[in-house]
Amino acid sequence: MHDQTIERGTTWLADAGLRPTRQRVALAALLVGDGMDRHVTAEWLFEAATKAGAGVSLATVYNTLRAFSEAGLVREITVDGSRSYFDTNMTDHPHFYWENDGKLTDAPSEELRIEGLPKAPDGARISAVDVVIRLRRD
Amino acid sequence: MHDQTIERGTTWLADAGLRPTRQRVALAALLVGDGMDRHVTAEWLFEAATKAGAGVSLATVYNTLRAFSEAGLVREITVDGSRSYFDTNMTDHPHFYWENDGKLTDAPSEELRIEGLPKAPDGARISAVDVVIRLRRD
DNA sequence: CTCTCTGCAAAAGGTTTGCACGTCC
DNA sequence: GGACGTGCAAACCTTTTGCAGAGAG
Repeated sequence: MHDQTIERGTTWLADAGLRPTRQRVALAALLVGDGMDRHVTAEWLFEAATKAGAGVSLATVYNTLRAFSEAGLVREITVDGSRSYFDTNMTDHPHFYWENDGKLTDAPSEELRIEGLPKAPDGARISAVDVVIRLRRD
Repeated sequence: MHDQTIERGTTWLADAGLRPTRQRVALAALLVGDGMDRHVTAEWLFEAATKAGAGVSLATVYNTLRAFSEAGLVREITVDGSRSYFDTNMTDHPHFYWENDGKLTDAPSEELRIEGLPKAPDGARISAVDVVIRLRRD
């Protein structure tokens, strides 16, 4: 793994006030090391970390993803009940969900606008608006 | 349970070509018997059925909800990874998800329009567009 | 040195499944 | 009669947790 890759992950952690442990640095590097947006499941990240030789347990991947999520570094996205996806792109943006193979990708739409969004009922505030476009291949 | 309630459920089943077994009729009556839209979890429906004296096992509730879902009678909605909701309103419409208490309701918005929706990539078609407005109470 | 993080294994929670029996047409 | 539906319990899968030891500041 390149130094720059690791450094980017370290900076990312520091910005959120998270202690840069070996495991977190490794996972962060896998997530944002190349500067691209990524949609991962805990299982995928665990396998990637294992392949990369970072000794990280599955429980730690889960704990770490939750920590990242609470620190505002990733956003958790639920599309199919059985698995959670974590997105490194924190902006509100729509997703494609490929029902056939259970993959989640960004929908290429900078122009998507939602008109007539209901306002939050009294005493509540909108914390996010999730838009998932479900795709089916024949 | 009123006759009309049961009849509405029976018709609903017949329209989808599902065999009207005792259990299915009971569950259908609970779901659409009063003609209102409903958002239920398997657990909720199981308890309702039990309270109503319909001897239905939890596994059957799951199997039945899946059958209804595949027959196009209800739509499965996933908002939080741990539970699935089933909505008797099959039209594409936005939902409020109350993060504090894990409830799902219809968002009161007939005017919601999505502008600039990306078209489906080649070889795929859009099967649904899910819009979930997440609400947080203080 | 202290507080937080990690790893393991075990538990939890929701959902599915295998199989024998019952029921609908 | 034959295919399909049901019930139970066990299996399954993802995620969380308890606790002891390791590491960061």
